[in-house]
Order: sequence, then C-alpha cells, then structure tokens
Amino acid sequence: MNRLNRSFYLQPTLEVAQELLGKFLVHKIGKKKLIGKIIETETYIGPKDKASHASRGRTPRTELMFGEAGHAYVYLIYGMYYCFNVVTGKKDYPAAVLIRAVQPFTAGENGHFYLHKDVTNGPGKLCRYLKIDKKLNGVDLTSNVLWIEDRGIIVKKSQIGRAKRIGVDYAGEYKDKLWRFYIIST
DNA sequence: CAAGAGATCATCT
DNA sequence: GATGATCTCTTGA
Repeated sequence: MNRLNRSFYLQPTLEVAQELLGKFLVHKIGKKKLIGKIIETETYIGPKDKASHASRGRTPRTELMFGEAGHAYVYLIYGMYYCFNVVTGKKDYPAAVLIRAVQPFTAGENGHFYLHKDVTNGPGKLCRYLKIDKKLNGVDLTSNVLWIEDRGIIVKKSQIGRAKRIGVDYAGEYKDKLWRFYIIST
C-alpha cells in the first residue's frame, strides 16, 4: 500500500482531481476499514469561483479551504447530507476537490478487496456509506484515521471523462467550466 | 419513466 | 430568516 503524502496534494488542483481517480479512500473506525475507490471528482478553485464556498470570502467555515493542502473539508448540505472534499493548493489559496462518487469495497480476509454493489454514486451517498460526518472536518489526510492510498491502479488519460459541474447553475460564468472528472468504463 | 416536493440544519445576512 | 456542491420518495402520464 502506498499512502499519498503531502506532496501529492500540493500538485495543481486539476492534476490532483485527475490523479485521484482510481485511488482508494480509506476511513478507519476502530479495527474496521471502510474503503471506496474514487471514480468521480469535481474541483472548486480560487476566490472567484462562484460555485465555491470560498467565493464569499474567508469565513470560519471556508477557512479550511484557505489552509494547507491535504486536509479533509467536510460540510453539511441541505441539512441532511455530508460532502467530502480534499483541500489542495497552496496556503491562502482556496481550492478543493470534491469526491463525487466512489465504488464501495470491503477488505477480505486474504488482503484482497471485494467490490460490492455500486450504490455510492453521489456525494451524499458516499459519505453515508463511508460514515463521514462533521467530526472528520479538518482531519489531516496523512493521519491514520482517514487517508487515500494508491493500490497500483493506473487510469489512462483516455479513460478520463470531463464534464460540467453539477448543481451549480447559479455560478454564472463558472458554471460551464469542465472541472468534473470521472472514469469512463468500470 | 419523468417530474416535483420534502426532509432538515449550519452558516451567513 | 433564507438557503444550499443532495437524495429519496411520491405522484401522474
């Protein structure tokens, strides 16, 4: 296993978003591990991105996005669902990658991972599955509670699709940015 | 099968 | 006091 370190998150945000595809998001609870293979990401970059929470300036909530790369940014949306983001970019520059979809895996007895039903296609659903909540807001992704690891899966550029972001129609000129990435075939 | 409303709360005005 | 980086269920054609 190869846990991603700080330098990975310090790459340009759009690079990180694409590199994250095919990686495994791991949340450790006691002795159990909840694992999801990342298959879709979305980026929120810079102080001018109207779709980003950070566009309204620095507030207690968005402070994390201005912070150091490699931390988790978790927030509650519509009162019921959590969204999980990875903070990227340099300090004082607000940028983050939203993990939009994963495939849920279970760790088998012999160390292999088994895919089960693909039901976590959506930011809210994946957080429900991985048991991500507000307690994980601000957690360091190089810690041993929540992290992302590389298990040798290579996603070619030709397998990466690009599309407009979702649910951000109010973002004016930023709503048509092709800042969403996903793995084409599974 | 498509469309619409409800659930529910932290954060900002 | 209004609203959103969502999802699920209900309704109706």
